[in-house]
This record gives sequence, structure tokens and C-alpha cells, in this order.
Amino acid sequence: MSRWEPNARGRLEQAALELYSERGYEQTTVAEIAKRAGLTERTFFRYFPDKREVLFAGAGTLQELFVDTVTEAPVAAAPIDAVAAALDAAAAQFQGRFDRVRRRQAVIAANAELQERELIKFASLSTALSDTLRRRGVGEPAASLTAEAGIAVFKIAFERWVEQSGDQDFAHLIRESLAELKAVATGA
Amino acid sequence: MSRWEPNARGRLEQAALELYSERGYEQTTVAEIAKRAGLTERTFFRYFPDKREVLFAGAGTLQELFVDTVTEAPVAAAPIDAVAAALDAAAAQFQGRFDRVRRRQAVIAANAELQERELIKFASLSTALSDTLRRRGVGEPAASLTAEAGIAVFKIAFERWVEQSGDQDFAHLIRESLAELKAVATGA
DNA sequence: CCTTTGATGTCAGTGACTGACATCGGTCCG
DNA sequence: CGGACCGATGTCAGTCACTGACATCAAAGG
Repeated sequence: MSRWEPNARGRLEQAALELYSERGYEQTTVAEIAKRAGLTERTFFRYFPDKREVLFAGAGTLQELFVDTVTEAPVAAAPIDAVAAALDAAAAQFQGRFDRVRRRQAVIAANAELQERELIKFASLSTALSDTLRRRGVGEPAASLTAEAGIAVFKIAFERWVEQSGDQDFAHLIRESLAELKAVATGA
Repeated sequence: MSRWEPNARGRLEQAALELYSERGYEQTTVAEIAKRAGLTERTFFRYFPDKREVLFAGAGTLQELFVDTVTEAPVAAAPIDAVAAALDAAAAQFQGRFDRVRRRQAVIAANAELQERELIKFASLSTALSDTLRRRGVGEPAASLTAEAGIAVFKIAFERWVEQSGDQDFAHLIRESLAELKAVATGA
């Protein structure tokens, strides 16, 4: 028998999401999160660098998925299409977890600090995407612009997906937004 | 004779930029900023809601400029061209202040928290732009996508402008980036 | 059996930020 | 003129996010 309950990190994430949902992000102290997870405040900060990051554990995985998908796209694929493939792959990841994603998003939508953190995660995604495109031979500023445009499409499709009741396909919303971007960019 | 030195807000902004430049954002305490401005910490927080915001005083003005320029664009102008006009107007605002802008940007580039704040300012700009476009009759998701794409162009042109020695025209970099976005979006 | 290791706890800080209240030139009104 | 009021600032005490230093102790390994 081990000395401690297993999965401390997961318990902290769970407790944080619950408390942020119940009483709001600002009204929750780290000590309370730790207590609900059966740990101390100090231990919380051993797993997460700050109070916000506990909501963004999945960001690293998502970024890897983006990078891998772009890397593995056909050499002949245009940059924007390689990025589109990555967005589709990401959509598939989210598809099954609608309820949890939505709860998390409601917490973020209610607090500006959390929105800042979300934005920097998107920015990091964009940078990673841009780097990957450059490794495929895309120049600047094309790589950065393609990455930013792709993330914009993702953000807007994601918003729309979360807002509605869950019947619309995320991947479909992404394709729609991408088509709209192409139309809009050419001055339609 | 008035009871206090005038322009407390301006003195705080100046002191903050100096100190953030000299020893870095994290190594500077709000008490130090206030002291250099001849005020107390408490007064700092009466002018700025937090330690970061003191660097972003101009954001409101910039947003007004964006919104006004888009509002006044010819009715016949395509959404992306109305946004392009706003970017040009913004470029003109920055053009003369290269040194100060660059110093500020160096501070922001050195600290993740400040980057988060900058990102949420850009996001706010994007939302304002999107709202303005919708008021011009542009639908969704076209309005949001046009706004996001426009901000992406601005961000990337801005980066390039700040990185180089100041001889390249900001407005020119914006036009270049916008052209590149159009090319990239269509799958070039 | 003893040593080492790793996850956790304890404790004492620092600094951002807030609420409540005090201060005191300037201004305005009677 | 004089007192009431106002608004920018100061003072003070408190909360909470976050950090560094050190202690604890079951488990793993020799």
C-alpha cells in the first residue's frame, strides 16, 4: 500500500474545476482547492506554477497534436491545408468531451485573468504552428500569418461549438469558418 | 499653487517604464514605482488596477481609432478593406514614436505576464472591430474572422517593424503582410 | 537492516492588491 | 469672511498568491 492517495495532480484539477464552477475563480483560494484534494497549498504549487494553470493541463498535449499533424501532412499540401488538417485532428480530440469542455469554458468566460491565460496558450500554439511550417520550407511572414489565421479559425469555430447545444459537429464548424476566412480575405 | 505636483498618472507611467527597463518587470515593486513618482503605493492602485496596466494606458485610444476608422470607411468598402484602413491609421499613430514604442516592447517581450496583458488588449481590439463590422451589416462568422485576421496582420507587421532598425515604413509592412495573408488564405 | 529517495508537510517570509479611515489645500456658498 | 464640503493623497491593517528552506516518513534497493 502506498503512502499517499494516487493521482494528486488529477485530484487537484478536479477540485479546482469544481470550486471555480461553484463559487467562481476569484472567490476560490488555493488553500481550499488543496484541502478538497486532501493536500496542502504548498503541494498545489509543486504541481502547478500558479492558480490559473490548473485549468490548462491539456494545452501541451493539444500543441503536440497540432505540430505532429502539420509535420505529417503531405509535402505537396499548401500551408493552409496542412494547418486545416491539424484543426480537424484537434476537433476530433474535443468531440467526445463536450460537457467537461463546456464547464471549463464557462469558468474561463467568467474571468479576465483566465482569458489572458487562454490567449497565451493560443499564442503558443500559433508559434509552434509557425515554427513547424517554417520547418516545411514556408517563409516569413507567410508561416506566421498562416498560423495566426489557422488559430483564428479554430478560436471562432470553438466559440460557436461551445455556445450551442452540442448537436453541431465541431469539425464541420471548422470547415465552415475556414471557408469564410478564405472568402473574407479575398475581399468578398 | 496647487497642493500636489500635476500629472500623477503620467509620472507613474514614466517611472514604471524606466524601472521595468532598468531592472526588469518582476524585480520592480509597485512601491518603488510610486516612490520614484513621488507618491505612495496606494495611489498607484488608484490610477491603475494592477502592476501591468501602467504599460497599457494607450490601448483605449488605439481602440477608438480603430473603431472610428472602420466606421467612417466608405459603405461600398469590403470588410477587409475597412479593416485595412484602420490598420493604416494605427500605423500612422505609431510612426513617430519609434523609440518609446520599442523600449516598451522590449519590456513586454521579456515577461510572460506582460505578454498576456498585451494579448488581451489585442483580443479586445478584435472584439471592438468585429462589433463595428457587424454594425456595418457584416454577418457572423465573417465579422469575427475579418477582425481576427486584421489583428493578426497588425501583430505580425508590428513585430517586424519593432525588430528592425526603424527605417522601414510601418504602413508598408502592413500592406505587405495583408497581401501575404490574402495569398496564404487562398492556398498559395 | 540500513541508506536513500521522492512526495508531502510545515513555516516564515515577500509583494500585489483592497477596504476603511484620516488629512488638508481648494472651492463654493451663505 | 468663515465654515461646509470635496477630492487627491496618505496611513494602516489585512488577505492571498507564491517561494525558499527544512522536516518527515513510507517505500525501494542494496
